[in-house]
Amino acid sequence: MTQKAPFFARVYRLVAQIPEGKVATYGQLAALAGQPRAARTVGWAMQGAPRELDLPCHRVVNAIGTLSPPLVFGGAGVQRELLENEGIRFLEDGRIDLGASLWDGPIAE
DNA sequence: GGTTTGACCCGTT
DNA sequence: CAACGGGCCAAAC
Repeated sequence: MTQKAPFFARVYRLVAQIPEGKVATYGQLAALAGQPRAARTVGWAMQGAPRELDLPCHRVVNAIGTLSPPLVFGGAGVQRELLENEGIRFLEDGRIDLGASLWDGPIAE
């Protein structure tokens, strides 16, 4: 496939493949993109992710299932509502139940 | 081509 | 338990 595509493009494509009711971690996306240690770069990709791509960045969470700074999504609780609306389970801690909602990864390509 | 940064991750203090 | 620091990687300046 488009292995020539820059790291960003891969991350964007992966994020775009995240189905509803599932979430992916930065480290997971980084690993799928070919750089298991590039979780930070994934976050950076999100930072520059254009809305035109319809990227469900709200489905991308950190390794423990906590959400990113709400400011990024336009307000506190916004990201959580989006996720809950898609069927994501939240724990009492305010974290996502990764055990039940973690994305299986790209089925095939 | 070196420096800075970032929506991270992990261990230690 | 909270705070701090270092490490990691890729893109932007």
